[in-house]
Amino acid sequence: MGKKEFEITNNIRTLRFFAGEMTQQQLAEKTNASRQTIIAIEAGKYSPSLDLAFRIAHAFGKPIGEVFEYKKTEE
Amino acid sequence: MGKKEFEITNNIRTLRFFAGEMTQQQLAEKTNASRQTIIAIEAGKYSPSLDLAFRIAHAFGKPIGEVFEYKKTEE
DNA sequence: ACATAATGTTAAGTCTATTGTACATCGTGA
DNA sequence: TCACGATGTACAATAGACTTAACATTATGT
Repeated sequence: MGKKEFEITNNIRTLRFFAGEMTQQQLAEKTNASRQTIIAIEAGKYSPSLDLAFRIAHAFGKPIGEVFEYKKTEE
Repeated sequence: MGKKEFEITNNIRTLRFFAGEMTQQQLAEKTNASRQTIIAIEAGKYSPSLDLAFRIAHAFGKPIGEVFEYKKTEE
């Protein structure tokens, strides 16, 4: 039971930076999620529901595909 | 308490049609999900995980934003 | 009429995302 | 030094996604 062929990555950290150092706390409020959830997702501990993924993308004014990416695992 | 301001819609039915009448069963197999899950999502009973959403988009060869849309609820 | 394929429904159980709470660390400024 | 804001971790509890299994409906082909 091996590795998965695809993995989901995100650019939340970068996007927070370019959004004027938006805080995890602020992102949590904007997306109506808890701070712990934002931390876990940003760190890649698990991937969000589609609903939350859209709310996060919306908070940054970006299409969802620019915040989360689905690609073949390498290495 | 009240209606949600945004809702998630999907174009799965249309995409199955344009994919040569792809069956729900076939889509389930391609995405490694159960048939019931595909039915429920296509019918909008609940929204999928981001992971499954990506797998569905991948099955159609479309970007995720073309399969699922996030928009203001009207009416 | 009979069989079959596709779709839909329901129920019980499992797994994972999400939450609230609490505490710990680190860097900055007074 | 002390206080504070931002980040991170751990844990128990809840909610929702997902599964398997069983059965019902509809349309199509023979």
